[in-house]
Amino acid sequence: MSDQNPVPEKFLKPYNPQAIEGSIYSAWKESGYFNPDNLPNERTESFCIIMPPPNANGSLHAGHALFVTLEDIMVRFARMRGKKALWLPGADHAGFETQVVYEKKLEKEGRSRFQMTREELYKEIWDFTQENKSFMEGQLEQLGASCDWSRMLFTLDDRVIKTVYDTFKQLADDDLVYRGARIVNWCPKHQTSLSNLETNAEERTDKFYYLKYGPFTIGTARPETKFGDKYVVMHPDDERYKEYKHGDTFELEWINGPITATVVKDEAIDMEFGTGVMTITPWHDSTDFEIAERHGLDYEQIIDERGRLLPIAGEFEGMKILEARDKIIEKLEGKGLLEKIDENYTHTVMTCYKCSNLIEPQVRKQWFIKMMPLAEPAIEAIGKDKVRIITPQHKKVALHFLNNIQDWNISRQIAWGIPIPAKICTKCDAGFVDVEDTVTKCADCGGTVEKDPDTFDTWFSSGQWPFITLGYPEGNDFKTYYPTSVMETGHDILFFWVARMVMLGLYRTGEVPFKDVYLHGLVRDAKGAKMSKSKGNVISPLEVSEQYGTDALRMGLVVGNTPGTDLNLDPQKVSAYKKFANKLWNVARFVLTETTDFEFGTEVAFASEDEEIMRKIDELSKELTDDMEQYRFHLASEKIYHYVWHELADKIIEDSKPVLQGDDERKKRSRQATLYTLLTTSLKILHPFMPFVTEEIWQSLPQKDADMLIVAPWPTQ
RNA sequence: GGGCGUUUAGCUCAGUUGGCUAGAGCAACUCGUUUACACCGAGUAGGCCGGGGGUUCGAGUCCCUCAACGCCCACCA
Repeated sequence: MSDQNPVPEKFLKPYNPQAIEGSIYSAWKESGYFNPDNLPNERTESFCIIMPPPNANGSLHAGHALFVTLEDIMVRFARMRGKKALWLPGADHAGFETQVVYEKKLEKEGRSRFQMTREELYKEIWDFTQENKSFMEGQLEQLGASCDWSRMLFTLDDRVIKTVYDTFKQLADDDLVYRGARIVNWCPKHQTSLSNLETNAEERTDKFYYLKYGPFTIGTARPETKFGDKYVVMHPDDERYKEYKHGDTFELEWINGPITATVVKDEAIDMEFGTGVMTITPWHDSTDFEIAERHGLDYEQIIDERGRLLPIAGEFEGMKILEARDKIIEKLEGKGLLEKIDENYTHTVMTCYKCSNLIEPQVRKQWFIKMMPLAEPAIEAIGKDKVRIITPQHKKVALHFLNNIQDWNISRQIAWGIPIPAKICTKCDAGFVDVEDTVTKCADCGGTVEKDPDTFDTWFSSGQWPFITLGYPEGNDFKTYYPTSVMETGHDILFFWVARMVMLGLYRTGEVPFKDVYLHGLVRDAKGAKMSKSKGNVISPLEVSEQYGTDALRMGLVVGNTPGTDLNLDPQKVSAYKKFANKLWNVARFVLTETTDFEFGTEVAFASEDEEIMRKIDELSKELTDDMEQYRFHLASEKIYHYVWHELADKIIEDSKPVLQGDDERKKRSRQATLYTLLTTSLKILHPFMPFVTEEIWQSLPQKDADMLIVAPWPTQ
C-alpha cells in the first residue's frame, strides 16, 4: 500500500479536546472569518444575530453556555450556507444588577455605598465591569463563540448613550414621557424604585388586626401605616353603611389622639372582605393611592426611604416598621381600640426580586413612558408574525402582556447607569427633559434647576440594543443587517427585553428589530432542580467544558432541548457526547487510514451500493437543513449523532472492511471515495454543533473544498 | 383571581404538519481482548404515551373533560 496521504500521528491517541480547543479557536480568530466583511466568496444574503450582552459582573453560567451554543449553531450554519453572517457581541453594564453585586462585594469588605460619593462608586464599578468584561470574553471564546469581536460594544459606550438620549428626546417631543408623582415600588434596602417586573409576589401568613375607627371597624395587616389615615372608605352600594354619606365627617380617638375623619364612597372596596370598610394610606399603598387620586384626597408620607417612621408617628418616630407594629398594637389595645386579631391571615406581599425584602410603596416623582402608543404597533407586529415568536405559547404570553401594559417607570435612584438627561427645579420640583444641556432655569416658576440625579432603568437602553449596535441611523451595518434575522434569548426576559426591543425598535426605526424570536428555557441541574448557590447544585459550564470538551457540552445542551422549555444539564449526558467526539475521531482515523493510497482528483466509477449510501446522506443533509431552518436543533443534532454512530460507524464502516480488504480494485476505490465523502459531509453537518473536533479533523484532511471548515460550503449548497 | 404549560421505559427527555410494529441518553442484564475506537462492539429486558369521553380508516399526536405538578401575570385593605 502506498502512502501518499499519511495519517497524522495525533489520530493514534484518543481525542483530547483540552489539547486542541485553544489553538483551533485562535486559528479561527486569526482567519478573520468571524467578521463577515472578511468572508470568502461573494455573499449577498445577510444574516445577523445580536448577542444578548452578558452582564459584566461575574462568570458565565449555564444559561450563557446555552445561548452561546444555540446562537453559534445558527451563525455557523448561516456562514457555511454562504450568507454574510454577523454575530455581534456585547457586554451589559446591567445597572441595578451590577450595583447589587458590587454592593455585596463592598459589604464583604466592610464598606457601604452610602459612605461613598456617587462618583467614587461609579468609578469603582466601572473598573469592576471592565475587568469582568475581558474575563467574560475569554469565557465566550472557550465556549466556541464565533462572534465578531471587532464589533464588540459595551452598553455604556458613548455611541450607546448618545442614541439612548436621542430616543428619550424623541419620546419627550412626542409627548410620550412624563414626570409624575406616582406610587412606585420602593426597596428600602437598595434605596431605589423598581419596575413591577422587578418585584415578586410572595405569599405570607401575617396577623390581621380589627381596629375600632370611630363607629366603624376596619381591618388591616399594617397598623404602622395608619397614623395619617383620615379617610374611611366603603362601597357606595353597601347597605350596612348606607346611613353614612360621601363627605360626612366625624371625630374619633386614634393612635396618637383625636382626629377628624371623612367618609369616602368608592367602588374599589370589596364588600365581602373584612368589614367592608377600610381607611387609606395613599402614600404607601397603590390601591389607596388610586382612591385618593380619584377623589382628590390629601396624602402624607408616614414611612421614610429607609423604612423608618416619620414624625407623624409621634412617640414611634424613627422606629423600623416591624419593630413598631407590636408596640402600636399594644397602645391601641390599651386604648380599647383593638377589637380582635386574626392570626392566620394569608396574603401576598411584594418583595424585591434581588433581596426579598418587603417592598415599601412610596410616592415619588419619577419619569414614566406612556406605553400604550408604543405597544400597539408591537401587538400588530407580533400578532401578524412580522416578529415571529417561534414558540406559540410565548407569542400568546407576549400579546397578553402588551395588551395589558402599564406605563413604565424608567427612573432609578442608583449611580450605576446612564444618567437621565433632565433638570429638576429646586423650588417647585418641576422636571424638564434636557438632552442638549441648555435648560438653566425653571420654565414654570423661574427657579434654579439641577441635574436629575437618577439614572435610566437599564432595560430602557437595552431595549434599543439591536439598532444601537448596528449604528442607527447612519451606519452601514444598520443598512445591511437590520432588521436582524433572529433574537435568541431566555424566555424569562420576554417582557423585560424582547417586548421592549420590539416596541422601541419599531418606534425608533419604523421596522421590527428582528424577524424571528427563539426563546430558550432555564438550564436546570441533572434532576431538573433549579440551580442555586444555596443548594450547591450549580454546574459551571466552563468546568464541564474543561472536563468533557466544549463540543460535548454543546451537544449536552442542545440534543433534546425543545425551544422554550427548560433543560436539564446532566454531566452524564455530556460525558456521552465526549465519547461521541472520540467516535468521530476514530471514524476519521479509519477513513484516513484506509485512503492513504487513494489518488484524489481522478475519476471514480461508483458502485451502485455506494451511490445508494451517498444518496442517503444527501437526504439526511436536506432533512437537517430543513430542521435547522425551522430551529429544530434538538432534532438535527440527534439525527446527526445517530447517523454518525449507528449508521456510518456501526454499519457502513463495518460493511466496508471486506470491500477494502478484498481484491476488487474498482469496488475498493469506489468505497474509498464514498467513505471519504461521508466523512467530509459528516464533518460539515456536524460542525455547527461540534465545531472544535470537526475543524481539528478537517485540518488533517488531504483533500477539501475550503481551507477551514468554518467557511466550507454546506452540503446542500 | 386571570393566563400559559407539563404529564411517554427505572431516571432525564425526544417524538415537527395524525400513519409508531412508540425512540434516545443514562442505568440494568447477557455475550465478546475481530488491527478505527474498551471514551468499544453484538444482543436482551423494560411503556394499556396521567384518567375518562369524542373525531377519524387510523390518535402519543386533534377536540372536550377530570386529576396532579410547574411557571408567569395581578392593587384585595
